Amino acid sequence: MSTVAAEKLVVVLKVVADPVRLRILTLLAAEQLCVCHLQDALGVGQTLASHHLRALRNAGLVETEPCGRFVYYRLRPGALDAARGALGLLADASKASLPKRAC
Amino acid sequence: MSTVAAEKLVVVLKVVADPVRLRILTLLAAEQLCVCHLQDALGVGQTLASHHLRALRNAGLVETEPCGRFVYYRLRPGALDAARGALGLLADASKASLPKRAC
DNA sequence: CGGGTAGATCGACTTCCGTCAATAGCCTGC
DNA sequence: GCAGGCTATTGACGGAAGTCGATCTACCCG
Repeated sequence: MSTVAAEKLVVVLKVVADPVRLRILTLLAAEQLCVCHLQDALGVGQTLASHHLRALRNAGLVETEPCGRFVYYRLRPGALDAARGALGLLADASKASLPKRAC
Repeated sequence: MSTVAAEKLVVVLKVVADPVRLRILTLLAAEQLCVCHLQDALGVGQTLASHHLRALRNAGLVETEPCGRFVYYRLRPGALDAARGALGLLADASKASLPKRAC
């Protein structure tokens, strides 16, 4: 894994590692929603929802589509593939029996 | 996904979302190592390596095996399965075409 | 008993999170 | 068309949490 790829992976993981943002992603996995839906479903204020959505946008995890006065959010296809692959490698390695390096 | 499971998932993701800790996990995916190896490979101080290893231990991602004066670390089997599964669901959903909820 | 390794604790520093206030864009009623 | 209301975004501030380094203790070995 190259260094730049690892840094990008850390950015993605850092953004996902938050209860509110993880919940947003879960909701967006079922249907496209606009901010008013999200702030209602999450029980948070409008500005807070917007802040979390901005973090998700900056990380490239979601994309937006303006629709009149509203803005719809949806998951960006393939944005989580690298993270899934990296965790998969580690998860598989955890089940193998590995040698110890001598001290 | 239950609430408690989501909280655990966030804890795991938060711990993984760090350059040093991710590097530790990557190294441990190849072979079991003790702290002296890690602090050498990572280029960090002994206390810092110990701090990050403690975070990994508290999250249940690694387990230890004392070996005389040294302590070997290895990945805990299955500890990342939940995280991989959750990211996999989101990654798959991102590639489907989803309906918009009306405002 | 000394030498070296791992872990714990304390404190300074930075970063992140959530709220408040202000702004910009769009739609509806008059 | 324009005023007014609603939606979404942005910037700034205070507080909480994480990060890192120095120091000290516990442990095992020769």
